[in-house]
Amino acid sequence: MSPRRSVAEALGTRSAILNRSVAIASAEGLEGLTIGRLATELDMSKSGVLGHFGSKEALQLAVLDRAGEIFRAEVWEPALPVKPGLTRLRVLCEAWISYLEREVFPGGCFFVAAAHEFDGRRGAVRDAVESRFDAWRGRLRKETLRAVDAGELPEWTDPDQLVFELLGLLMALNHAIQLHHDTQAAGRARHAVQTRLGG
Amino acid sequence: MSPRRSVAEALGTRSAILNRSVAIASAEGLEGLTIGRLATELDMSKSGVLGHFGSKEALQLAVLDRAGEIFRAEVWEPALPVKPGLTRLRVLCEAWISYLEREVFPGGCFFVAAAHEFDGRRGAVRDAVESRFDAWRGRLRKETLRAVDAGELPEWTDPDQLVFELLGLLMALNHAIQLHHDTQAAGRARHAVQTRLGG
DNA sequence: CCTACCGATCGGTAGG
DNA sequence: CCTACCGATCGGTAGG
Repeated sequence: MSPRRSVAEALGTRSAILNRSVAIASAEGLEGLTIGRLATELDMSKSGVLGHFGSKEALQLAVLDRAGEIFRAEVWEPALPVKPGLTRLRVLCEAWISYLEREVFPGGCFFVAAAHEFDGRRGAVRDAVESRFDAWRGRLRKETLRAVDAGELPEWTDPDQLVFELLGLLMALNHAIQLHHDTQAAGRARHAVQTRLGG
Repeated sequence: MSPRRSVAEALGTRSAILNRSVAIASAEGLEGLTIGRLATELDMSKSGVLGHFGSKEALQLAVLDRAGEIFRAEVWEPALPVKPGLTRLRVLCEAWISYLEREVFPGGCFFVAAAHEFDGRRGAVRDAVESRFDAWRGRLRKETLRAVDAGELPEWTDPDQLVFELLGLLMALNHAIQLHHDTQAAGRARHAVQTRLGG
């Protein structure tokens, strides 16, 4: 009868809001995600939604966190049990290709989309997006260095150059799938990764 | 005294609206481009702005056309006097790198941004963006085929594969400049293009 | 977690 | 090209 919910219920509600938010923001962007639409789809009032976060910006940051958890589980964690260096680098690339191919987020890579939406702005959301890319780039770079140290890649390999090119392939794949619905692009991305990393 | 303008004046006004629109949409996106903001910045009424186009969608399509003219002048036309085949392909890539480096559009490549903004939607704007990418890809592909026919690239070259990889490099560069303000990325893009196309 | 509200802004129209 | 307006929606707040 009471509108007040227990802590557990409140956490469940918050989680439900974030799940729905990720789905909406993936398709419409983090700005197209509106409190009113969330409230309607969740059969809540706007203030009920907003109460869990305080502001739209705080909601957007929480959505980025949730999307990050999904990305981590889909792309990063499968590579953790794998031997560091070239093997792990290959698994990371394949996991990202698969993640794009399966459209884990219906709008394509959540962070590539967020980067394009916020790169021309300032604020906490933009900073959060940038730091996530820095972290991801750093991980690819670290595995590249390990691979060079282990003699799995030529010693003249420039890690930043290689990572730049790998990121380009992943962005081209994301673009080909989302804009052109190109089903051959994943094969091209795999082929290009193989040219650079062998396998 | 009259609010009615001559045909020449009306065309000038329309052109002024489009110039301002390109600047706004490059930074804020084609959806963030609003009639009200345009009217304020141009010291016009909203209906005065809208009268030139009829609807926001028609305005967005006209803005894409104007942006296309700029892209054409910056990237395509410099390559026209150049010998077809590998040489022209190199000039096209260099022109695009330079266009991104000089930030001809302050928000990065206008069409990459539009693709990300509209790839999850339907309608005339999305279709216009996709067909522009098809045209651009077709041009790169044609020059690649010419280069292969002329023996300037190995006969086993897969044109679609090469174009996919070149587009990836350009997207990685766009991303590095816009999100990370990375001043070394243009050099990496040039190096990667050179690895593929020689020079 | 709700209702009820705020000022601002959206795309667009009527009528001139 | 204008003024004056329309209904819808935005993020957010007061008060409970």
